[in-house]
Amino acid sequence: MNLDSRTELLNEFVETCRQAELSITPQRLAVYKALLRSDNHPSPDMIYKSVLPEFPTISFATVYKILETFDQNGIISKVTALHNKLRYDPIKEHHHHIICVKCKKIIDIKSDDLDKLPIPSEVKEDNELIDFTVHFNVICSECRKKD
Amino acid sequence: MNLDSRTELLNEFVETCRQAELSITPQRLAVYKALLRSDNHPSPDMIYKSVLPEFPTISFATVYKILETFDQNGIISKVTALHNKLRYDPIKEHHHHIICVKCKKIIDIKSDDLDKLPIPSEVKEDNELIDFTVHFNVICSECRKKD
DNA sequence: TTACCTGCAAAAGGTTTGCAGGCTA
DNA sequence: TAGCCTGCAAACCTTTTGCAGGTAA
Repeated sequence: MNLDSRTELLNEFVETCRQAELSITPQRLAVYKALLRSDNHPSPDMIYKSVLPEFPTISFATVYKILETFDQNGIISKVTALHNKLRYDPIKEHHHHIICVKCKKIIDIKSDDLDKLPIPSEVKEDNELIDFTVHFNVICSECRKKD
Repeated sequence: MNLDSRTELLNEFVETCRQAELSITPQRLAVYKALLRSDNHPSPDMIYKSVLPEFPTISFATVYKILETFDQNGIISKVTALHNKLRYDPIKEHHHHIICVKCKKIIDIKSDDLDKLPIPSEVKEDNELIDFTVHFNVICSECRKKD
C-alpha cells in the first residue's frame, strides 16, 4: 500500500470513528495501522504480535475487543462468519450457502448460474482448484425479528 | 430426504469406504446416518448429540476423528476451511478470496464479473443481504510442493 | 467529569493428542 | 492375527468475560 492511500485510509478511519462516536485511543490507532500494514488477512494473534513492538503493554483481550468493535462499525470485516465452529456438509452436489451472520444458520442454494461463474485465471495459475462456493452473508428473518 | 435416496447414499458410502480401505464400524455408520438425517450443516457436537441415543458409549474424540476421516476421503466436506481461526479483512472494496485448505493462506481477487453474479431470489426473500463473496478452495503451490 | 476503554486474570468453549485396549477385515 | 479404530483423559489453543483502574473527549 502506498503512502497516499494509507494517509487517505487513516483520515477515513478517524472520520468513521467520529461518526460512530468511538474514541480514537492509541491502542485503536495502533491496531488499525497494523491492519493497514498487513497483507495476509491477519488473525487476532498476528495483529497482537504486530502491535506489540510499538505498544508493549497492550493485552490480548484489548486486541479482540478492538477488532470486534471495528467489525461492528464496518471498518473491517471477518473473512468468514463461520470461524468459531466446525460445520460439515454431507451434500456432495455442487451448491452454495446462505449464512446468517448472527445465528450462523446455513441454508443451501442450488443454482446453475452460480455453478457456471467465470473462474478468474489467477485462481488456477499457481493453485490446484478443489472447489468453490458463493457465501451470501445475511441476517435471517428470525434474527431480524429479535433486534 | 426420502428413503430411496438414503438407501442409495448408504450404498455409496459403503462402496466409498471399501475403496478407501476404511473399516465400516458401527460408530462410523451411526455418524454417517446422523449426517444424512441432518439438514442444518451440523457441528461435531450436534452430530455427537444426534448419535448418542443409539450409541451411548461413543466419545467426542471419536466423532471428531470420524468426521475428519470422512472429510479426508471426500465423503463430506467442511463448510469453510477457515473455521479454526478468526481472520480479518481490512479491505472494504468488494472482492473475493482464494483460500488454501492446507495452510489457510488467503489471497484477494478482484473481478467485475464475479461482483455481478446473479443473486438467486431466495437469498433476498426472507433475509437481509449484507454481502457475498466467492471462496475458491485450493491447494497452493507451496503446499503442493510439500506433499 | 463521566462514560467509555484498557489490562489482567480467569473461565469458557472447541478441538486435538496420546495411549491402552478392543474390534474389523 | 495384525493393524486399524475407539474411548478416556488431559492438553491445547482460541476466544470471551468480569472487574478495577485509567483515559479520551
